[in-house]
Amino acid sequence: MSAIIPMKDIVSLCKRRGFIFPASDIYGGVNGFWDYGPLGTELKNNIRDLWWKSMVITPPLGLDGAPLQIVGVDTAIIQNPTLWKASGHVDGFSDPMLDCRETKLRYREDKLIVLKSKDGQGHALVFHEDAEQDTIDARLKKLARGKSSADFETVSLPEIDLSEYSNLIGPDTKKAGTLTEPKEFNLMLHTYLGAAAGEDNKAYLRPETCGSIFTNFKNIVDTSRVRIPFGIAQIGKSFRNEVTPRNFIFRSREFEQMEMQFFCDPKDDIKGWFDLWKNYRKEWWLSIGLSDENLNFHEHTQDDLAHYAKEGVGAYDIEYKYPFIAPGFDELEGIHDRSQFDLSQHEKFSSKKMQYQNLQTNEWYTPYVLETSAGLTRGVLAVLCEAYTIDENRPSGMYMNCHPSIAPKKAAILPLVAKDGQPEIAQKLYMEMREHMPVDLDIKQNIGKRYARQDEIGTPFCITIDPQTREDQTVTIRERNTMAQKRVHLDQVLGYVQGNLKYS
RNA sequence: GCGGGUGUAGUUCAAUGGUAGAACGUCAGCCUUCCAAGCUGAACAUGCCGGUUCGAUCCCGGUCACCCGCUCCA
Repeated sequence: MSAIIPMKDIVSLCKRRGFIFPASDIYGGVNGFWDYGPLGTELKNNIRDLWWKSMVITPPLGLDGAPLQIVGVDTAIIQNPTLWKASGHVDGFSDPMLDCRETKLRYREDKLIVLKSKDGQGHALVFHEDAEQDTIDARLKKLARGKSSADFETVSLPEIDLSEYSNLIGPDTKKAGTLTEPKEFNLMLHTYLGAAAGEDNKAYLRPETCGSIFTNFKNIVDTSRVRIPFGIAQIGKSFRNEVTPRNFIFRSREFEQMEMQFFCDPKDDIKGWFDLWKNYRKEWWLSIGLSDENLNFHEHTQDDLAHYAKEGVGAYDIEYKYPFIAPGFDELEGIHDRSQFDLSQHEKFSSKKMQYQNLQTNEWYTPYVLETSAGLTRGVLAVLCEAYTIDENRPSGMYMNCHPSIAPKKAAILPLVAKDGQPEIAQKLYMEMREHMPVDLDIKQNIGKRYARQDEIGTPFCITIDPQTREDQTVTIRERNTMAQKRVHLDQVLGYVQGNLKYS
């Protein structure tokens, strides 16, 4: 059981060693955006590449034991805005919202009704549109100064002029004038295409990478010789207007996803496929070094299922025990049943046939979709949290215990002293090794300092050239977690390190 | 979006209405030693804008960012 590391320690290590910086740091940053520094970029790329390998290059065997086909795409962040109308993102999540300053409650403007007195005197009362008559009567009795419901007319809130807001009593308060003016809540970030800004050329930055996977379904079936069941994978940036960016890179407005949409026959064993992906994806997180005790499956209840997943085999999140929520868990990846929702929607909105033909039966059908949607940037955070290890017995006081397969630097080459021909041997080894993996060559300062520096950035192996090297061509290899050393011949160093990089 | 807190060097922290310090890190030189990251030296900071004041890093206002609690998170 490892200790919970405060987020601020992780954030400051990231800054100090060049993993992650606030975006536009010199201007004071910008809420919800982060820049990846030299080591953070290596780390993120490593996680990204391993995902691609496990999903696209070497996907698992299917239910029948045959290798699955997963193909990749890399689509534009900006797509035709109709795509987001079809997906439900434009209309579903851009309703004007207003707040009550008194109760701190938030309402959708179109869900509220107003009881306005017919003589224009006194306060107007605001209710939820589905408020019970009993509730309305009770509040009128209390707040309407002798008037009865017959003295009021009902109007919807959007019809109320802003100048009248000071006269409104909110649904959950007794005071007038506590409601803020409605503001549009935009889930999606938008921009305008072309020089002139206007509603005609409004476009959206994608809120998820899967939208354009679905719109490419037909192109891929027509050109890529894939046959159902198969998957389409994509890694890329997405954007979302989070109300409150929070918890370092966990909830940010620009983030990166690793998604795969799996298309199968609706008559196929959906539950079987779903379980296959669910387990395969968890195994993958374990394979890059997250520990089982920090991972959790969370099954969505009917109430919190997304609009596309109300039916079907459900939705599971793979969750991680991030320090800011521990001992609880928060989302890392979603394994969701998207049913035939997306392809049906796109067929409706585009008037293009988004179906697939079973060549045995000549039957056309809309494929059934299962989604694995992992957060790459959330993965980086989970890996950083998992790796941060306190160790008071070493100079750095801590080390980053990240799996060698994702470590930003695989090895550091350190001549014990900067003389006696040691730097020359070190540089020769460095030139050889850097052809195969990211390695550091560090000659300055004493050896303890250099080990400490490598511990802080999670380098799994430190290779030290010492006086004995010139005698018998051996070096020491120091293992990061144990600090134990063994002597290895120079010719075998590369092989030794390579042999220890993979998941085992 | 609301409420509360915080903002001093790359990091972690001091101090002050009148010349802003330390540790670690970084860089240079020295040393040559397998990890209490040695020795000497150097560079680097009061988030931003405005107000009060002879003078503001300190007091006040605004703003931005971060943290906590709500809200939000298809």
